Amino acid sequence: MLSERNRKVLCAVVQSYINKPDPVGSRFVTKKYAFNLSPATIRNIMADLEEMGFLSQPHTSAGRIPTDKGYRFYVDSLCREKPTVDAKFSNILKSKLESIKSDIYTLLKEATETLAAMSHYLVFAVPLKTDSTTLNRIQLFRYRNKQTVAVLLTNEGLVRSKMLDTNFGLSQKDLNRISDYLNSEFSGCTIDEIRSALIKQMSKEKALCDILISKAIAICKEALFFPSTDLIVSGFSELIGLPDFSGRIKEIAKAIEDKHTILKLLDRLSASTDGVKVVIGSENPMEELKKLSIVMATYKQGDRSLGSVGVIGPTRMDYSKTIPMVELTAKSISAVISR
Amino acid sequence: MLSERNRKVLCAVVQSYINKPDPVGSRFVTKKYAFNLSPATIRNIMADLEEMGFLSQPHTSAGRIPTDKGYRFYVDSLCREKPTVDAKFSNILKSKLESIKSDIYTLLKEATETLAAMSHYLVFAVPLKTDSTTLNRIQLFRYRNKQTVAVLLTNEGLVRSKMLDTNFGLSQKDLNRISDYLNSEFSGCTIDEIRSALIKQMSKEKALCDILISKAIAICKEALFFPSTDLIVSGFSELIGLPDFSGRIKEIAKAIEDKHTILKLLDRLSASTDGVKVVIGSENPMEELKKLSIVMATYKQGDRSLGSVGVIGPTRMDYSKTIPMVELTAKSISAVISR
DNA sequence: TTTTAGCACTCTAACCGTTAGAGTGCTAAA
DNA sequence: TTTAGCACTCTAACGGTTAGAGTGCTAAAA
Repeated sequence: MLSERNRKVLCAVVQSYINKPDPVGSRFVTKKYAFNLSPATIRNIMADLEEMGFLSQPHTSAGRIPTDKGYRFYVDSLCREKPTVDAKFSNILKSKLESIKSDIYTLLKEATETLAAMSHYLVFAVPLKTDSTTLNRIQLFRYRNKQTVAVLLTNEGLVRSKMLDTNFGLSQKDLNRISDYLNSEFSGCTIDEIRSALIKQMSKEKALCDILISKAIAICKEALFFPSTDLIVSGFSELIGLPDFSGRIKEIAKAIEDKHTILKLLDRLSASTDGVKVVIGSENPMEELKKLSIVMATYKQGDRSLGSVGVIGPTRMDYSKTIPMVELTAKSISAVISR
Repeated sequence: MLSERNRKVLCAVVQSYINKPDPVGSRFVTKKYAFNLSPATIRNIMADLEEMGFLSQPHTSAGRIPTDKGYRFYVDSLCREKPTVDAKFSNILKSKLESIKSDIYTLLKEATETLAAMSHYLVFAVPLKTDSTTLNRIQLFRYRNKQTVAVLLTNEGLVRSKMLDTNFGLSQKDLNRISDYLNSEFSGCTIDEIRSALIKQMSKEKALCDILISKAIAICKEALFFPSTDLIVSGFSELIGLPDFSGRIKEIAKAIEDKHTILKLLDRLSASTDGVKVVIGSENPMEELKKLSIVMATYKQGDRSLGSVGVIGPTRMDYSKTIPMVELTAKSISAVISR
């Protein structure tokens, strides 16, 4: 579809614009990227590329800047090359994650902070999807009069606690029995499985003679309704400092603060195939994020994918550097939680 | 120190500037604030106020803007008046907090979000200071080979969990015994008390015959070292949208992202007297926050102050609206956790 | 047929002088 | 003590000009 020469010119323009957000002129391309062609020829090529929708002109006599389609082409053609990971980043990440032996939350936080500092973009991580989280243990505690604390422990290293309103008085002994029952029944199941199992049990409930079990189910149902996924975010200020958003900062800040939007998007994305995914500008289904690009990857335990890490930056993101970084981060997280 | 008339002029300038960040001229003051004085007289007064350091001029022939000293005077003179709380805010806050029966974290998050949305500034909350948090219960769980999960439950409704590396194998039975021991020993003590008690016990350790207890102490010591206080933050985007920081946004974003700075500051502040505290611009000891003002108040359980809520905004903050809002928020939180 | 040189054209950003308007300080009168 | 009047100053906005960068087109060269 695109001749080799056209491809090279397009990539040159994209790279130059990523490096510095000024429209790229034909003369500049010949000089900086040493084609054996004159500016005039480059102009012809660029005019062709513009016609095909890969480049655009801010105004009649300015250089060209890449369109989202241009970035897309660039990113796709990147995949053919061997990705080179920044050795410094690789080392730092390794040393940071190696020492962590606590829960997955701390692990992800450390990873996102490192990635944010080195990539200079905003970094997010989704801890765990409930549909793949399996219960290790659940324990209930009596807390004051009519409140119960449920502590959930998953096999992936997630600890969740929730305070429940139990308007029927239960002694700690009762709670222990309930906990034991829940553990024997549901240990090893995914949270989603437990939820649906509970709904089934609820209908059978009347047939049950043990009143404790029916109480157990009521409690458990509430306990499992924690906000399914939190979003860990680092490097907000990196994004804000970029010249790309000088005007629109407030909208972007709002979109990111409202983590809901991003979570919904990630949900859609992570459903698709494996490996690193890149969403560029207008490809983004959410209106608020159409000026941003996302690079994300999922991390796994064994071969079950649990959650995702990724980077949000301007469409003018340095994809060639960022993509391998995100990939490495996801792999490193996978390695730690699988050991 | 200041005549009644001068006081009124100063307050008029401050109010006008808070309302709209344009230098305030003498003519404008006479018109808008209906003194029975000519602009010329106001000019004289304003010149006096400038000499005294309450106002300043951006350039020779512009109006005046308040200095930090000017804001300080304004805030101090506000205290004499009856604070009027926005009825709408009062209602919304009440309805939001009333329905919450879960832990203190959720409570504070809801409160900060409401306050951020209504005040249009950034809102923070410090959940609990360890020196005033008392232990309700601690429970240890075996998790995989050599890891233990410690769940801490305080009397204030805080639930904390931490994964510990226990390189000596312990059965769940052992862990239960340890938990029982810790509960019987330390239930009701503040976290700080427990910490110092542990250090004492450590020295006696050799004399102890029960090896489990020494293990318990080792575990407990680690479990209690959670990051002493988290910071809950809402309304980042509100602050970013203000015209006051058009250039310096990145620095401010960084200062706030690095929650450590703010926590340190709040620690200093909350040590001082009761009631609402206001720190204006350059009064701020931290370099990064010298362009910002802080309004904060502590919330209490009974008469023990537990943590704080507050607002961070530009020095040009609407103090007369914000101060009573913060006060009400703190009081509402106190009411909920004390019931 | 493809590439290149040359030229006319266009658009922007920067510069400059001018001006209108807002605001001040000072002085003399009320 | 207050006010009116006046001269002065500073800024922001406007408009015209210019330099420079970059394009598109055409005709010649490869």
